[in-house]
Amino acid sequence: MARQATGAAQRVAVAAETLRDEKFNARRIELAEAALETLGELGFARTSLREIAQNSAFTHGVFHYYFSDKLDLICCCVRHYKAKCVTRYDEVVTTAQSRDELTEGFLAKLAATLENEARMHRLWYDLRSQAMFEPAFRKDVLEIDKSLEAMIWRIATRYAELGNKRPASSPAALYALFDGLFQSALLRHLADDKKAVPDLLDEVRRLLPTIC
Amino acid sequence: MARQATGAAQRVAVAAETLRDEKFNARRIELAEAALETLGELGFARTSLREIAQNSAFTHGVFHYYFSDKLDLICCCVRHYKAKCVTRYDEVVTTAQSRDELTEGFLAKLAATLENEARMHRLWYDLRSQAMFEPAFRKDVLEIDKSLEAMIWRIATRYAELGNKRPASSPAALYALFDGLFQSALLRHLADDKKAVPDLLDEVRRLLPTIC
DNA sequence: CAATAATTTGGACAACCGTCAAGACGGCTG
DNA sequence: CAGCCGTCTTGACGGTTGTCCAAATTATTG
Repeated sequence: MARQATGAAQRVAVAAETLRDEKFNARRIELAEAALETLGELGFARTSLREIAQNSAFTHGVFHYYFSDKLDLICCCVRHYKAKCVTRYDEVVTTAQSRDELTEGFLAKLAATLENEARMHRLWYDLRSQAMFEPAFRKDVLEIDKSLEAMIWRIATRYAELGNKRPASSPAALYALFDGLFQSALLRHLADDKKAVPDLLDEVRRLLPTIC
Repeated sequence: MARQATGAAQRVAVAAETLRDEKFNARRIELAEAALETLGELGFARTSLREIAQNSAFTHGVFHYYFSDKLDLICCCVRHYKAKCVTRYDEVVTTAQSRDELTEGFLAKLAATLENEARMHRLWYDLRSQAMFEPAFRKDVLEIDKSLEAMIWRIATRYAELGNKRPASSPAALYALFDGLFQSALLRHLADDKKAVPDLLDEVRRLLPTIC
């Protein structure tokens, strides 16, 4: 059959297939987004496919139609989540015209993230820990970590540039520092520590001039 | 009965009770230690009480006799785990007589920890993430975090002292930095990245002189 | 030694899990 | 319109989970 198809027919068939694939993939992302809702609420350990389905407009069967596996679903969630995060500070970086402007823009976004997207970020830390046990997560997690490191590095180099300097430490160390601070602040924030956010901001404000 | 007890009899009763309590508590720790074995292997999400029992010399019923709950068991594990960690570098700190000696001693312990106790440490990161979802964990986790911060601070102040200086950053920032670096190195190490350990050592070796 | 309490065992229980498959639905094509 | 195909629903399955409990065993006391 396929062998007898003319060039034109073949092109039509290929187009139809890619269309179908795109639709399929769009649906996967819809489902992943719904799953992220419950995952952010309960964490990886306590989240079941049925729970995800119940907290969404979908039935639990659909998830098995679009994902081969529970791990497949979670991996898709992680990958999709990545895209949202990595560009968070880019606007601030490109528009800021002075060190102060960059500092204040960065701090404002940092505080807003901690306050409004705590659930998504605790899920990220959860999944990164899971990657230490589950090899299937490692590739995606390491990749996301790399791009977060690059994100921090963009901020640091721009900050240095605005002061005609160069960052004093490596990308890895800088990311480790900010990631560690954010992680600690997030835990304190979730534990209803009112000082978590201001303490983080103070710390970062003090740190920025010393690293460049 | 108890009301009629003489002072001496009462003292005996109290002594007997505390003895029983100590025995009870010693058993709890035995069980917690056995549980840590499996928890380190599988992580929090995949570890069941039956699995814990099967990988140990105990039956699953015992765990319910000594712990009211699964969370109760895990909390006890975390608390017990704490004691092991916090003193890891203390010997190096007290015996080192020069900056170089302290640096090399610290780096050696760091490398050994990463290589030999990866399982226990990934469990720690797992549980710290769980604390973001499960309030019952938070108190213990925050407490451990504080004492780990103090541990790092002891190293830093000693390092500064040996150079007649003072640490340039806060305890929180310093702990965030080292914790972030270690966490990242651990994940890479578990993902069979041969450069994980040497990269960490290089980074720390470069960093130490800059923070004091 | 008897009897009372503490400890341990191992099975029963309901609830839940991930997975699967048979069938229903609806749109598209021939 | 009939038939097909992709999509989705629903219920069932074997297995695992945390919890509980009655009975067995061991230690402690009088």
